[in-house]
Amino acid sequence: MIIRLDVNSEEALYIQLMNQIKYGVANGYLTPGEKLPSVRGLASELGINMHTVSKAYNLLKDEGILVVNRSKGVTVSESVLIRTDDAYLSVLKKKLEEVVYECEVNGISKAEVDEMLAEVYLDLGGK
Amino acid sequence: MIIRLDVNSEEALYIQLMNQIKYGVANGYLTPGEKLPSVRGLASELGINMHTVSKAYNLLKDEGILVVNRSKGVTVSESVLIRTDDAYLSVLKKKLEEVVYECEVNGISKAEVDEMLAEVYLDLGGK
Amino acid sequence: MIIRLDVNSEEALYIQLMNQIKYGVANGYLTPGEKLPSVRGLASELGINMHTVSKAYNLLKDEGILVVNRSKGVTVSESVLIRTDDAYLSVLKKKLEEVVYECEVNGISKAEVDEMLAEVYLDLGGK
Amino acid sequence: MIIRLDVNSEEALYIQLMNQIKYGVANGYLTPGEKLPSVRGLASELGINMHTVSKAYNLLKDEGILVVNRSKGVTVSESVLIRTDDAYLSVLKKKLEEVVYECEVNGISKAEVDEMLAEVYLDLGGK
DNA sequence: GTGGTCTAGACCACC
DNA sequence: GTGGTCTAGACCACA
Repeated sequence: MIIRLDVNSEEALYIQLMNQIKYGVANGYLTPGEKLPSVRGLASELGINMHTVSKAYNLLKDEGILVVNRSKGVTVSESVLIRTDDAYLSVLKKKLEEVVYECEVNGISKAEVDEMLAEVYLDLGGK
Repeated sequence: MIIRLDVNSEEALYIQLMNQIKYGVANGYLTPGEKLPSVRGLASELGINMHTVSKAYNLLKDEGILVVNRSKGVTVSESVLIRTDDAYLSVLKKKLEEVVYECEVNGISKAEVDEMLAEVYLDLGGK
Repeated sequence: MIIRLDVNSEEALYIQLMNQIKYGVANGYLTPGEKLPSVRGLASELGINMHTVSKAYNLLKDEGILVVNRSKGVTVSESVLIRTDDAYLSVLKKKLEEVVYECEVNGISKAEVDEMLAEVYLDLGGK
Repeated sequence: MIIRLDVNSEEALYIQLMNQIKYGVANGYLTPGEKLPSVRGLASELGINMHTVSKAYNLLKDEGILVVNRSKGVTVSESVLIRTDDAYLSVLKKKLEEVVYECEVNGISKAEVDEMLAEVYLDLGGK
């Protein structure tokens, strides 16, 4: 899986990295159980610091997406556990709300949001 | 127009302030040419620092939404056209993408996202 | 509130720090809303690195015990939210189980555990 | 005696192994003088590295629980007396303290902790 | 070789 | 002055 970071982005490197990995998991580029590069390996490959990679890996571990083992390395969680309980759904809804709110503030209509959403799913590969 | 800031929000105060003003302009609560409170006046009204208000006003001036005039104070631009350029749209799309990734990772289907989105707009209707 | 770290302990410094702060909150040495020393201030006071303090503060933020604000500093959460839902209770029970298991493994009887527990509450100040 | 290791546990494998053996000795599943499997045999049986078993055996030897003899292999010490010294008791007490702190922070009373503890021992009775 | 922890020191955004 | 992020480089425990 190819990972590209934009050092000029306003987004923190570890956030970008987290998103890329999430994207990979969502699209099947990374499969449950698959081993990821070592913290130091990926860091040197991306030309960034070990701690930055470590931070991203650990946050994804907290989110239940990765499994981190001190001596065996980092893998995609076998059970990228499907969290569809109501509490979690409401968290996601809140995130959606934030985006919608920002669209409203800028005069972007629901139709345009729908269109963007459709594009996102299209980019995602139609699945 | 009523402005509400959340000091505990992760969002910087000046960003919140900018959004509230943009929202007011986009929805007609603030009309072109309308005079806004002075930097000091608004700051004291909101209980925040003068610099924070000033920063928001100036950034909105840069965006062409406000006009700052030494003697006349701050007014809404006569020629506001809150419309987001493509660059900004892509920022929003990226935010949408993040939410979608998270849904995918957790096995939440596009249909469910559509439903959530509809609900968000429904809730918004009650404002 | 006095904080003492043991650099020779096997326990990581940031864990020790977290526990001391938790202890402070549990015993009223730190009250809801109270401001804590700045990341750098506490670090220099304790003679440790800024990042170590930052890590402890942030983990406590994740646990809902502290509130971290980029420009206003760190405070004890106003609502050190009482989490007594069943899901959370079962987490605590699991932690208790681990301790009990270790006692069993070493031939320490329930009576002795009860005694230790009583002592802990006694040390805590009887409240 | 059946030994079960959890490779995904945060606890190091050799620690888990030590605890299982101690548990066996403390509860009579392993009797003084009884011969244990060879390092290589147990390692292959458990599917773990030989070094890991060796480390556990040697640490238990240091604790006086096992006897390692070049020609006779590894046996349970004839004079085992699994009894924890005060230093170790204070380690356990510290662990108990941590759980208690967390309960306090979350408004869980001593009575509730006592109740949980009783439940833990009840669950344990079913082993 | 794997991740975890800690230090030292830099630059940034926000107020 | 506040915390956040990133880098560079060191030592440790575990397998």
